[in-house]
Amino acid sequence: MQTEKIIRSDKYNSILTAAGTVFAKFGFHKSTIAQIAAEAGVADGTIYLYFKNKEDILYQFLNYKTEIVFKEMRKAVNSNENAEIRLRNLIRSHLKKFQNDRDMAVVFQSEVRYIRDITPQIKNITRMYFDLLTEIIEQGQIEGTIRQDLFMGVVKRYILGAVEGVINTWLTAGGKYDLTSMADPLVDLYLRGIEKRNKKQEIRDKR
Amino acid sequence: MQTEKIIRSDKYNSILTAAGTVFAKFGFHKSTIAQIAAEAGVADGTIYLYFKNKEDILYQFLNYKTEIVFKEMRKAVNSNENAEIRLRNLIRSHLKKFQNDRDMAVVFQSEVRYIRDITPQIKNITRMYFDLLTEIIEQGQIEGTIRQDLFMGVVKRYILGAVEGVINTWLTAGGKYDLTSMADPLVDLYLRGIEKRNKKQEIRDKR
DNA sequence: TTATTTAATGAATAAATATTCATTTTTATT
DNA sequence: AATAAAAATGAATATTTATTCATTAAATAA
Repeated sequence: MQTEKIIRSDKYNSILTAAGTVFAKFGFHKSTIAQIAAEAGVADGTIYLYFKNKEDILYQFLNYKTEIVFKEMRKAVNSNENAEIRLRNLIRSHLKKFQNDRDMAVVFQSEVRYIRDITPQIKNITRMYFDLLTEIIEQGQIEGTIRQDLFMGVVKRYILGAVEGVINTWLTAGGKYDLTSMADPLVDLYLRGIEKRNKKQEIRDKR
Repeated sequence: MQTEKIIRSDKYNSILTAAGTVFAKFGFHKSTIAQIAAEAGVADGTIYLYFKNKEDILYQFLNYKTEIVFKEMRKAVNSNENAEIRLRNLIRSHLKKFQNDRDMAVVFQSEVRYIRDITPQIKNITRMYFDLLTEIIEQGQIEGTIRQDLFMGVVKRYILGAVEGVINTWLTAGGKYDLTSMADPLVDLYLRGIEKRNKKQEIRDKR
């Protein structure tokens, strides 16, 4: 529609940011173009110079944010560390990114699930995440630190579902506490579960 | 608005059921009163004899289903069994209920997160679930089968988040496989995590 | 400076659909 | 069977808001 140059203009970005704020506050369907325009400090019509329609704004917002988040996660995971450390890095960077961009967090948690005509790009959010997890878990299995008898499909959902759950609670609570600090207790649960282990095992764990 | 008798009439129920089907198919916002009326086999205006407005339909739908699901879950949890068995029963009944009512499952997963003006009743869904979990986990800690060093807030989100994740994947996959069969692998993850344990521990587990 | 192109504006339009209500149909009562 | 009350209908209305586009302003080139 527009050239690269225009797409990256100031106005484009301020509309996207404004949209994030408005969507987070009222939800996509109750947000109006007029609100977004006001928040961005432009006229209603201006929005249509940069976006095809209202849905396109949401779509581009999600795309833009997804890219940023995944670049960060990839970086967190790409290292020569063992599986456990890489998993910790992944979860920590996930929580950190969401903590630092609450509008994004709200929009992700409340709109992504809702989108019906899931565009391939958006659908990939989950797939990319699962790929990272597959990589880490298989590494752990080779290293001998992760169980072999796992239903991979369930495990991946178990991990992502739980992070999302923790983010959700944080949002519901108004983002008052430090979300990042939940990373280690959470990974601890992924690894060890909630079951109490015998003495010998516990001693080994301390090392 | 209406009396007890009318509320439980056939038409009330068929509108609710129809609404569930339509909401599941198109999502709340893209569903129209006309569609719901057609699905229920009544005139548009009739709907307003039973419901205040469109939102009220969704609200009453969720309320009605919540009540059913929780009654079932309570039943599943109320027993003199140990914590592990009660947890298994809870998760199994959760998955079973969602598997047997896909419209409800879709509406829950995609609309509940979305509702902004969360009515107290709806907000209670999570709270009630958390209460069940608290009960079970504390029992396990007393029995000595569940770790003492747990962040209860994180644990509860971890458990609920993961079940929701599993349900989600099942929905996305079109509900093809048996959801209930995921219960035990999932509880197994809650309890033991994904970490490989030493020989002695594994032998003990087999018993 | 003047002319030309590009960007921005915001009032007017168009479309969608939730809701109302005068009328009709059904059910219950005498 | 006649009358009254309750329930249901669906066409008309009212409202909301996304989108358009004729007009104006700003930026760039001649």
